[in-house]
Amino acid sequence: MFHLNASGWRCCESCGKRIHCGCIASFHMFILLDAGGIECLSCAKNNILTPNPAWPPPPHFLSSEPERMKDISTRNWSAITGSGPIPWRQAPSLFNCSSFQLESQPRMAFEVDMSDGIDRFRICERLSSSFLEKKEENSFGRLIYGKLTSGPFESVEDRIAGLSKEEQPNPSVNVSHLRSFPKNDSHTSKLSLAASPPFRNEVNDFDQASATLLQSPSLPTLVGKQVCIHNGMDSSGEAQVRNGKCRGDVRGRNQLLPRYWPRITDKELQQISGTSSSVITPLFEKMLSASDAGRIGRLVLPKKCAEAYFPPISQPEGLPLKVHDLKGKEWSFQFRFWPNNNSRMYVLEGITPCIQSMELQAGDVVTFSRLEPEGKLVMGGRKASTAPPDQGDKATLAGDKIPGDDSGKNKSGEVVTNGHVKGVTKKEILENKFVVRSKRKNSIFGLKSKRLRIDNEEMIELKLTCNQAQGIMRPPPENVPSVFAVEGCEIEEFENAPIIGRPTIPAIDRFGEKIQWVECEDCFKWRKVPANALLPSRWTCSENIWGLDRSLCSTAQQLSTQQLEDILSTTADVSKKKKITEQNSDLVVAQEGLDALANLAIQAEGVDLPASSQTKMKHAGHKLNCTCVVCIQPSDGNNPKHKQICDFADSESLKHRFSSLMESSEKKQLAKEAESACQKLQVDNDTYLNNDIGKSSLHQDEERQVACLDDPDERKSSVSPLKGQIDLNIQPEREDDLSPGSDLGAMKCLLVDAAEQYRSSSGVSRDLLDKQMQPDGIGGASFSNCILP
DNA sequence: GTGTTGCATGGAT
DNA sequence: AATCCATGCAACA
Repeated sequence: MFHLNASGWRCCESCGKRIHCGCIASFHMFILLDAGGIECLSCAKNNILTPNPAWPPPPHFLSSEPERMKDISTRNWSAITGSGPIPWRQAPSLFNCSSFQLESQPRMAFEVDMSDGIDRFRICERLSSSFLEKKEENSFGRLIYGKLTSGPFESVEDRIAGLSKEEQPNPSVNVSHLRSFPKNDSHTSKLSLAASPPFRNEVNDFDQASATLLQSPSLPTLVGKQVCIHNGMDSSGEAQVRNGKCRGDVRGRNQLLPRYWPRITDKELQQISGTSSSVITPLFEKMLSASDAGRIGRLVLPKKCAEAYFPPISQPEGLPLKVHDLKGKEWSFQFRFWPNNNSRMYVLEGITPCIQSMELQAGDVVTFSRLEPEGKLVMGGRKASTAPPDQGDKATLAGDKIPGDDSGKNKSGEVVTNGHVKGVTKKEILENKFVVRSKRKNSIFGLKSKRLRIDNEEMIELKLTCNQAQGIMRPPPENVPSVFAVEGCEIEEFENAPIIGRPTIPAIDRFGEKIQWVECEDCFKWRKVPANALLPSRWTCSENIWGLDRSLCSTAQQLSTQQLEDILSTTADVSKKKKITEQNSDLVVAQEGLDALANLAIQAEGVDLPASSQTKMKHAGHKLNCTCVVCIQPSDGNNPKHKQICDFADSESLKHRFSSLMESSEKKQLAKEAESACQKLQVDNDTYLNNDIGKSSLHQDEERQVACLDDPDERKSSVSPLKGQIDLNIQPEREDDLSPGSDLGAMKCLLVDAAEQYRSSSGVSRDLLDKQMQPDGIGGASFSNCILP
């Protein structure tokens, strides 16, 4: 009669007896009913007439009357829930979980109850025989009786919170009390247990010694061993605990990541159970990674899951594991592990056929369950696309306990399952969801894709460059391309170099200004444009913004035929030009095109060629407008780095010009770098530079290099070993070659240095060395076209 | 050249 | 900081 006047008195739902429920002193006198209210211990005993489901009866009792117990259990469940038994409910975990199988293997079982359309899981832990024996004398007196309800979600916390202040258990007492029980029982949403201190102590002992189930970080451990899970709705149940002899880190199982908690739906459960009366024990699930779903056929198992639910293996080879799918087909996998960082990595091998059979792919989920009592492993699958849209947000997540979410249903109204009622908040669930999904994302778009992305950016840049080049390249005249296809893309290959840009004829007008003559694409009239004009490959009078009076094809040509001939005749290839003019061809020779290109490039970077370089021949035998190094040198005579007879073939010049365009954007930077490099080299090579005739090839080459370094534009292409040809393949490498910050460029320079040393010591000719270094002459790493820094 | 296997790596937890 | 695990990858078949 303690607290006679205090609040917290309740009446037994069965006999009406008043029982104080607000203090620990009377805690053992009643049990809380799932549907609400309490029942005195006497009534609880009478109503159930079964052993404490939490503490399965001793083997001798169970074995002697298993069916009776089963019936009782079923009846009780049915009576409680008001729904008929369903196959897997006919053998509630209350008894089946005990299964009278006293294994040393850690187990937990989820029993599903479909009453009221709500999946109900019960986690059953098995008591070890020793533990059962230990508890035998107490088991009958400690019934746990939970009524299934379809009422709103209510957790123990909620229930406690719902009590008036006076009704609430003394926190200090309660905490210590609760802590003395297995933590995994925290999944129980509502339960009660009249427990005597010795019992609690025993449970505490158990807690110290044995496995517990998934541990709730937030929900306090509850009294007793009953574990009911399903979205916080109570069910009666028992926790069949096992002893501490189980293999593996049983406590580790408590730390299973939420992502592995089974989230099996009604449908899946029905599929798994089929028509059998087996109890389903959802074990875990895993979202298939790309690797899992790949063709390798290996499913990486979460370590703790593997150790908790699969047979123990001591050898890496592992064991064959028979697993049934939802259709009942049996598959045989190899369950094994790899040593990994002083740990193990468990895999199931040979899953590809099964995965394919289930039509699963990366992102889908495989579930593992166990059928009791036969212990059959069942593997199920869930398509990611068929998962409830809010899966993870709601109670489809095992262990989801969402404050305020009383429905236990998902959006579609489908009753969702809940494996473990734990103190998992919605935030955690969301985080979990995010983690899972983001992880998956990472697997697809993570580091690897980052690498790809960089590559793609480079590819795009390269593609643009090529496109730009394509846009300004035109077939050389009278040149029939050979067409071939590469990966479905037709490529025209010209024997001669293409024309790039609109060809022009540089000239000096009567006022002494630099100009260009350009031919209209349509009317073939020659128009005067400024020397720095950048002209597209297709240029017409209409684009003559510099001379509006000459912007129509109908207007007369500024040059008379004679004048034009005079201009053209000053070039080395007068006849050719004439021919082109006469034929009104829109194509001009490569030289012209590349000259124009050179102009474009030079003008683009704002480098004005000295007028003299365009108009004067600096040495004998040179053509007008020669763009060789000598001819573009300042006319002050300060740079005597050229032979009297220019041995730069036209093509060399063209190559240089083409190169100029291609790297025009980097030209200034490169010019700076080259200038400094050249200054250094110039000093070192003074001795060579003074030799004009009879130089060794080495000297000539080095002279070329030096000469080219004088003009950054010349630095690379002019020293290409492919005389008379434009080695387009060099271009992509140029930046690498020349960039001091480029690994490739640095490497090449080192290579060249090393090669030079080797050559000097071995006497191998430069040409031979070149061939050895780059047999195909492609790639830009050849000896002679690499610029020594 | 392709598939398999066993381990290593490193980002995520 | 320790551990997990998705994936890369070399060795091998």
